[in-house]
Amino acid sequence: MKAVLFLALHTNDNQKWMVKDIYSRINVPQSYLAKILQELSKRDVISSSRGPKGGFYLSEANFDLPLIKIVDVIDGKQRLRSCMLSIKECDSDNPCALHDLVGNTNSEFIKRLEQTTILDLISDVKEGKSVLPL
Amino acid sequence: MKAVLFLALHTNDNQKWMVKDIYSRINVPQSYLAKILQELSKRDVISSSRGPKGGFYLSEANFDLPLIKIVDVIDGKQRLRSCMLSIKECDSDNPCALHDLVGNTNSEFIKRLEQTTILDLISDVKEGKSVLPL
DNA sequence: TCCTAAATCTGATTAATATCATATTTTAGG
DNA sequence: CCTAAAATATGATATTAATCAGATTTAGGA
Ligand code: FES
Ligand code: FES
Repeated sequence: MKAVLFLALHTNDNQKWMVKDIYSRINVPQSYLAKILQELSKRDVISSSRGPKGGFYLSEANFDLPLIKIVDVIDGKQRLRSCMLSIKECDSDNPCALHDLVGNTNSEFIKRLEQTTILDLISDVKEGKSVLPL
Repeated sequence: MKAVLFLALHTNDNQKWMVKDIYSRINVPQSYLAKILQELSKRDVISSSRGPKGGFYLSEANFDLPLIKIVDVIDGKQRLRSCMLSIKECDSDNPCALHDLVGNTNSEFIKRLEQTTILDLISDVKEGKSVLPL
């Protein structure tokens, strides 16, 4: 998340970002960040180009991706969608004891991740509605 | 959570529960469950007595504990309360880019964990509002 | 064309968490 | 007071996730 938001905040037409120039600014170990960015790139969440002048960046299309995409790629679809008590699939028609407390909040949360794009978050930052000291 | 809810559902005045009679019913490895129940007991979330006829159970007081107590004991207070971007402490006056999306949902969630007791959940189950096939 | 700078790929290492094993303490009941 | 049944304590192992290291591929520029 931090890495993607960093790219979103600092990508522009003539600048791409190398792992070694990002990692310390977002406080994530270099090798770990590399592996994560490569995965995000392979799964088309972010963009990259190799060779000199290369690096990671966000394309127009990337900006419009919903945040849920990042979560799904990194943590897998199960992570947010399974029953909190792991006694079954999360099912609001047949809610477990924690569902109304957690599951509903969770579904609401997922919905928001689906509706909010990277661009939305960055807009908020640029309008001063939120901060992102990266 | 499952273990505590199991105890809540099945504790009565003349019955305590041993690890070996619980673990398979909630699908948690025996030794792992033992360590967790011991920790919960030491931290006064659940009750126990040793020796023959002993086992784990919930006291009246235990029933009235808010769910947040379980989370705090098992996962630590930080787990739910730190900024999602881990760039600072979570602070709604100076929200990070994800705070409104996640942090607010999260605070709401914490509040509910603080307000809901084990007894509340069990009441729901007994009234048929939710299920708990344990 | 060749050199170099970048991501990519692959596997190894380390750290954290979950799980196991066993010895110790406590307590009910004979 | 003995014995057996239970939790408790402690340390070891196994599994998973995070981090590291190095060889390989790609692309820009001289
Ligand atoms: S049914 Fe358990 S969280 Fe939804
Ligand atoms: S400030 Fe980041 S989640 Fe609240």
